[in-house]
Amino acid sequence: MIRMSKETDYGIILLAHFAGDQERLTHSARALAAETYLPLPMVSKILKILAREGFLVSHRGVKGGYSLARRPERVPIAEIITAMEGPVAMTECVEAPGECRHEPVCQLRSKWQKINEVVLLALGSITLSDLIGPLPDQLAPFGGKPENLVRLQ
Amino acid sequence: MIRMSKETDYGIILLAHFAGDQERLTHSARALAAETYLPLPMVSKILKILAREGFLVSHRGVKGGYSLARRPERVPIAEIITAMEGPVAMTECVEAPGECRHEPVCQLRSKWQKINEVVLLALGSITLSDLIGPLPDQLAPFGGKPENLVRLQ
DNA sequence: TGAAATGGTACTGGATCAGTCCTATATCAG
DNA sequence: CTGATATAGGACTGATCCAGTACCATTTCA
Repeated sequence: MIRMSKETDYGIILLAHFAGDQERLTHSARALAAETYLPLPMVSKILKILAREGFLVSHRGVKGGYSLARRPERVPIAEIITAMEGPVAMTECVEAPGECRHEPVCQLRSKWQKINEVVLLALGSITLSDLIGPLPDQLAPFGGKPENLVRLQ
Repeated sequence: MIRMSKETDYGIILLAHFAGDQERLTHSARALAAETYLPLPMVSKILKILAREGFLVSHRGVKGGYSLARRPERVPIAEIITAMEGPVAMTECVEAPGECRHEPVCQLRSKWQKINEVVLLALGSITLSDLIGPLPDQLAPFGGKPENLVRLQ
């Protein structure tokens, strides 16, 4: 189904929560779990990953917690996805060239790489700050002109 | 990793093979397996699905086999992916609205739907005919201008 | 009538995933 | 100094999903 893992899903929800409430200096795992209605152990686990990957800064101790490491406009969601579940790669040959035993006969690898770039561009152009705020219909892909999306030479 | 299943991967390889050799009227599962170096039982299984989903026309009997139901230019790969593994939906709430118990508090659903549209547009603009032929570097996304990809209003 | 093809479905071993739990370490308050 | 509260980093588990196989029925043609 071309779907992200729950971990990534929750991770983006959490980061969006950070972006949407930048008044507080730090958010603890417990508070975040309560505010997002996500299970605490999962929230805790995911925050550790996000800190290790450089999206959050952690502060230990009684008054500790996490805070955003960068301004939301500087965090493309493609980067979050890549950090949480490895490179975005629709096929095995895109992520690990040479491992697919059909590669010598299969002529599709270069094509998949291009397709992958398109998907990555799409995800790379959306940042955390695009995910907050009450406005729906915020993103207008290509000015609604799908024929401009990919140009064949 | 945002990856398609092997079934879908193989399915597209097989369809591309059909598109690349339209001289023969029908291709049998056995011949296709030999030519693509894919395991016969899998090829057989996948061809059945592709026929059921309307991409191939099947012909039973001794001289039977499969043939393309449409011209390759008319088969967007997004459609193949959707047919083989369900709707392209990065999150659960996009595919099945109402099932996620966080939906009432989560403000991200409309955003994910837009993001999903962008990905679908990218995949929808590439057809089977783009996958054949010896030319690499065939696709040029957005004329190489990523900033034109998504416009925020 | 038999060979060769598709149609449909059931089954299985393995991998992956969501989620939990435990222990160590750091920080602050009293 | 000590206890409470936080993160850090693992190990662990039950459930689900996936790739691949196997089996039998049906159709077609020589």
